Amino acid sequence: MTTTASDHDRIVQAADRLFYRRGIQAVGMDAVRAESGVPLKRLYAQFASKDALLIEVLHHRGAIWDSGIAAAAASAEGPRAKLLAVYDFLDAWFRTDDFRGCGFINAFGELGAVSSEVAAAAREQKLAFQHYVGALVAEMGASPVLAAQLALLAEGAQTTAAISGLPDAAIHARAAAETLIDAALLTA
Amino acid sequence: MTTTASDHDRIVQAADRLFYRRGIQAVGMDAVRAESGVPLKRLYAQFASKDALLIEVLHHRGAIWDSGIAAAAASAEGPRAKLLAVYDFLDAWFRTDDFRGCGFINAFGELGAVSSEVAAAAREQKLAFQHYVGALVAEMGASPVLAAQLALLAEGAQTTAAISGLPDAAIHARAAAETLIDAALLTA
DNA sequence: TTGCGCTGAGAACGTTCGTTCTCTAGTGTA
DNA sequence: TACACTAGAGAACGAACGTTCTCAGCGCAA
Repeated sequence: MTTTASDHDRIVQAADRLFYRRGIQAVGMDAVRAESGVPLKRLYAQFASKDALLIEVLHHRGAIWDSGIAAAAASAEGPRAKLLAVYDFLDAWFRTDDFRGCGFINAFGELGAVSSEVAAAAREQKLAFQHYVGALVAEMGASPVLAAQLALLAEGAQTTAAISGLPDAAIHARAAAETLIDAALLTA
Repeated sequence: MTTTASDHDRIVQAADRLFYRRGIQAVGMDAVRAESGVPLKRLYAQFASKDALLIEVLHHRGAIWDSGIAAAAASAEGPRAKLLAVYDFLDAWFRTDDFRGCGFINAFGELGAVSSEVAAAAREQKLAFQHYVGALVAEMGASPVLAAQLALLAEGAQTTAAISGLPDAAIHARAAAETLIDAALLTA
């Protein structure tokens, strides 16, 4: 049985695709209407403004990211493997055709200075990721400093893959992560 | 024609300040006029368009970055110390009041999808940095993979310091860099 | 002084875009 | 058939902005 997607969901998904592909300010509400197939009147019945839609899109994108990370971790045994699975997840993502960097980093660069809500959404997403890494590092009995370092590698890989066009960034990040983990466990 | 050269510089510097602080599309040409003190007519005599000004601004910003890195390296002895000086440079930068992340990452996030020139300027800057790190790593006799890893740490520190608001990212990156360098030199 | 060219301040123009409004075609009902 | 109602397509509106144009004022040569 096929449940037709709600206006709300179709709008969010269409806006997410467009914002990610072209940037936020480059996408007009009319393009969102065309991509979602939802007329402007119903669109504005769901979202008070483009800004409100954007915040919802960012939360949606955060949920997608979280579930992707969780799925990657599910096929790994133990905290060390789950940590390394993050970089495998990044590697697969970087090699997708429409990869254009981290949507939160991009949104922050575009609107972080002008919209405190956008800045907050990006910050929350990044802090949640750092917390996730921190929990696995703690489970390994290593220092929280290692967690910060592993998160740096993941963030750096995302910008490098996007801007420099080097998808191998994930592989390099993974190798560096292994080195750092091993070093941290030795001194623990 | 010293007056026109002065116009040129004042415009670029004013635009750089504004673009970095508020984002590019959030800054109108009238704001550039007000900040630079150069009337619109002379402004458009120097730059054919806002896009042309932006590209010049990005090159200017790249030169500033390069000279900052060079100055940090100048007070260090040997490739290892010069590499670590990068993170000290980042640390000082992150703690400045008006720090808002890497201008190239921000510009790429805002306009990279829509302007191939912006994307190219950001890519060139990032590749130049990777080349700089690669030269020092080669001087140490270590693998190019280490260079990629050290660059990832620097990129990750910039986004983390900006978005998460954690200036300690530079310190963590530096410590991770030391670990990675030592490990690479051991196996070399 | 008078006329001429240049300059700057800002008005004007054309476009884009977020948001709202209008009008028409269609539906269901008695 | 007549009527009320709804919803969608797109026009309309107002604001912002990149870019160009106007015009008053000034310096200056003769």
